[in-house]
Amino acid sequence: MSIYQRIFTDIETKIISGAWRPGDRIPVEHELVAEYRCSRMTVSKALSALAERGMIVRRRKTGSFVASPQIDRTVMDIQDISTEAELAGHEHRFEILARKIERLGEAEAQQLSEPADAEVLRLQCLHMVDGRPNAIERRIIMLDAVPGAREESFTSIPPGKWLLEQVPWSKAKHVIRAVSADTVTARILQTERGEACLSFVRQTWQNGRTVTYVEFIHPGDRFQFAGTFHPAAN
Amino acid sequence: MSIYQRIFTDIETKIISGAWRPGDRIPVEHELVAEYRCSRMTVSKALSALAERGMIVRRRKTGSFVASPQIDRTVMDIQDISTEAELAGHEHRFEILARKIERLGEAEAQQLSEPADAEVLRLQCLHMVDGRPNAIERRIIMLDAVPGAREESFTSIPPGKWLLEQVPWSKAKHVIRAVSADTVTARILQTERGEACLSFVRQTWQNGRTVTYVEFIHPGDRFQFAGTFHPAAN
DNA sequence: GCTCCGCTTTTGACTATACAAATAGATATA
DNA sequence: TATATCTATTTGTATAGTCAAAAGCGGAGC
Repeated sequence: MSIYQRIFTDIETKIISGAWRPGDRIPVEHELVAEYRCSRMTVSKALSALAERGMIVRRRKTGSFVASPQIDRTVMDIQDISTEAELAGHEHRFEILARKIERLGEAEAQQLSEPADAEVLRLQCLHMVDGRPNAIERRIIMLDAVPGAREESFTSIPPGKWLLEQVPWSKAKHVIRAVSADTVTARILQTERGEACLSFVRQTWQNGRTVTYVEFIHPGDRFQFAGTFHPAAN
Repeated sequence: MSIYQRIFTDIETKIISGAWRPGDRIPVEHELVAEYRCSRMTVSKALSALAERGMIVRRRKTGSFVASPQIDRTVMDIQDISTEAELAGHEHRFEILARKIERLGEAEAQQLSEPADAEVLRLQCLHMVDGRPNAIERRIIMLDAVPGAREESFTSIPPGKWLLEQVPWSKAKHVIRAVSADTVTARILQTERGEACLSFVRQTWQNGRTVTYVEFIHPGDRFQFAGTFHPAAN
């Protein structure tokens, strides 16, 4: 493994593991030069590659800093607002419909590849945009991975945003599909039973452990994803 | 603009414009060194960046080559097969349901930001996976951008694949949403009217001109997108 | 207090060079 | 003929420096 790759993965690991959190300052180049006993070019190459991937931000004179996770953030933005009339001054509210702590069922445990007796926080939220229901959020938070969630009421901050602050730089898998609204979903979203809805599922890991599993169900007539999507292998 | 950026964008432009096509060999480093009157490190940096973005492939001794466009290709793969049981030996067929040459309507011209009198090839295809309908493809091909489409019957090669060979390295915009199947769609997809379907729209440009606009409609019970999605700004 | 100037730190770009690793193609050998 | 070896080419990594640009900071002058 090359020096430059070692520097790259060392820093990447520190960021993904949470040891270095967003906003933290990264050692300046000459410190890394001393630490790895290599030339400045080598350090620079590693840091530039990290910057290009959006994991760090570099500024002259002030140094390099861990960036805010932008993968989930862009997805988050898209979820919070209807992309069609993006940034056009929509107001977003949310309310918690249900909140309980329990253990994973057998079927879910299988689906998440987690032990069946794992303690989880189960949340159900309703997101409103301009006063109309825009999404149901059904979320499972693994309490052993995020113990702080046990005491959080999520009345002032949505669970997604809260998790983003607690668990920076996770890896995620997404699934998008179309589903018909069942009776309960239709009632909550104020739409018809059988209405086409967009289901957006995300499972998030940190250090190989599941952090959260969430499904957003959006009414088809009020939501779409837009942008340049790059489905990746893992 | 730095030398390394100039090299990068020069080559990127040649690839996106189609001047250099997939498989074409890129000048070796020492030729670019001579052309740009710079050091090998600078050339190397530009080529490495292009390689990291997947635009070129580099191999020792043989040189660097224009890569095959993998953005559309991954999306293509996902469209051809149901991702859930990915690579599990599904067979894919398609048939052309309609094919006609006409001029863009006023509404569509508006939507595509193209002149209303532009001549287009309008296609409708049905994609089958394991003998069951998996997608309707409704496509518009701009004939001034791709004149060769006028004589292509698309009986042996799907339009998406054919275009990929004709128009390498385009930029694309995607929209994903959920829709209800109308009567016609439901009949073609052999499903119920009102069934939730996943609509996947892609508009493709090359050199600022629209090349094609396509909508895939997948039955919700037989299709999903999976993977790690990175919605990008442009 | 405020503005401007210069100093210093940090990143950005670049050079010229060196050696290593991969490998296609030519050559020699069994 | 088949196989092993050599060689030349091309990329990959690294060094040790230079000069430049950005920007925070402190001090001089008003």
